[in-house]
Amino acid sequence: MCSQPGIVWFRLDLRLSDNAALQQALERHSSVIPVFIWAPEEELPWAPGGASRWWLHHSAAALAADLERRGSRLIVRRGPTERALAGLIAETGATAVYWNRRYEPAVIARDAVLKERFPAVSCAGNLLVEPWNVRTLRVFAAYWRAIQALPAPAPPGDAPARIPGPERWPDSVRIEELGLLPKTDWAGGIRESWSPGEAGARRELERFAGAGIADYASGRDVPGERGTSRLSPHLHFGEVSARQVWRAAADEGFRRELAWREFAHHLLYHFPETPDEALRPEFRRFPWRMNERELRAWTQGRTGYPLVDAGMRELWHTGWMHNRVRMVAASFLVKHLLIPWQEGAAWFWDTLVDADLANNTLGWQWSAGCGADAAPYFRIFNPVLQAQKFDARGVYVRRWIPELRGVADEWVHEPWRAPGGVPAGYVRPIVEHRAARDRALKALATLRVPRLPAS
DNA sequence: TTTTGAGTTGTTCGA
DNA sequence: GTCGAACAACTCAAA
Repeated sequence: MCSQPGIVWFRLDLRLSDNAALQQALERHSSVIPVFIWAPEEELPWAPGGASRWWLHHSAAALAADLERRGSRLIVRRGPTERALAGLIAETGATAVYWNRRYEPAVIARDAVLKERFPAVSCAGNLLVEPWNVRTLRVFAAYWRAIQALPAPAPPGDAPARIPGPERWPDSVRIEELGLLPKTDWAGGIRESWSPGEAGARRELERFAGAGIADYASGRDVPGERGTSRLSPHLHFGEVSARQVWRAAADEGFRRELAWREFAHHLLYHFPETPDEALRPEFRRFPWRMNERELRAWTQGRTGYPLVDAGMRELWHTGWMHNRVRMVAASFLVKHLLIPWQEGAAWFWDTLVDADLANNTLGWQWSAGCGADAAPYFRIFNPVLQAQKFDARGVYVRRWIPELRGVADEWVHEPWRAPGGVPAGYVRPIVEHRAARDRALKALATLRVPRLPAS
């Protein structure tokens, strides 16, 4: 046991329970200094977006309060991280820095430098499986088989009852001073929808593991109902650990979804260029068709396709979109509009409270068909068919598009065919499905490598 | 080492 | 209305 303090640097692990870095520091040091450092410039080009910053503000505040209940504090500093940590070490005599690993390329590079500079202990706290413990795979089914052959995740650890601090605490800036909250308050809808912090995460997990999970298989695809776990932002910020979720939600289908999160991190680690570039090289010459006006129609939920527009409005209002709708909205942008998937990824990055580089990259590349788990080229979602299948009564689209509330079920997903026409305030489709589908198939056909005739 | 076949959150067409 | 086939190409597992 070291009598000098250890620093626990909180990043995307804003919890006290099942926190490997915190546990290790407590085992080795008689006192611990919890630290949060705001250094977005070190994560470029993927610094936290607007919705993420809102969440981070509240989650850090919740963590600070949780620490204070255990006799500790959260010391908040601005970056650069190297300077912040060097200062804290000089001020406190700390002999080591503990953190839980992250897997984004810019963060890996930054952390590698810090590891050279300071006595550092990096822990496995955010994933069930470290990416290098499975050989590089590009197909989910193979990955899923591979990780199922591994030992089951260890049981999660409890939160420490007390966290001893140093005799004299170093200075801290107030979280408010970091400027994470928007200047004009656009976050009202997000505030009503979410409770950032470890306690909020636990409530959501208990709700889901208690009652929700029984209907997961049938309910997860119905955007009008609360059939999904809604754990994504809590998992992203590490307010709940993957092991805790795995343990509490013992449903094969749901665990498969957790495995998708693992797979996304596996891919990001092994193919670090994929946030910006297609994994499949042939897609780098795909005939994209950038169009600012249509991109804006998509972001504003004014494409004329109710399911797409409802999803985009749900995203803008609550910082989140149902998974089924994400697939349809993403497919619409890249296949119907032929707008580069990176544009969609950037919009999601800024607006999602669960914006996660690994998941966002996998999702967009999967939708565009240029990534892992080769989406067949012919998988072009029909936004009307998807809506009729998964929102048969129009509950979801009417919730987010009030203009459609007077339209009968029969036409609610294709209001341009309604007897009265498109209702006032709503828009006609910006592209016609059949024509857009044919155009996308033609564009995809340009990627085909002509077979050389056998000679 | 080479070959074969399954898999891949969908849509459309025609019987 | 319902159902099966067809729609490439590629990765990966198993033979």
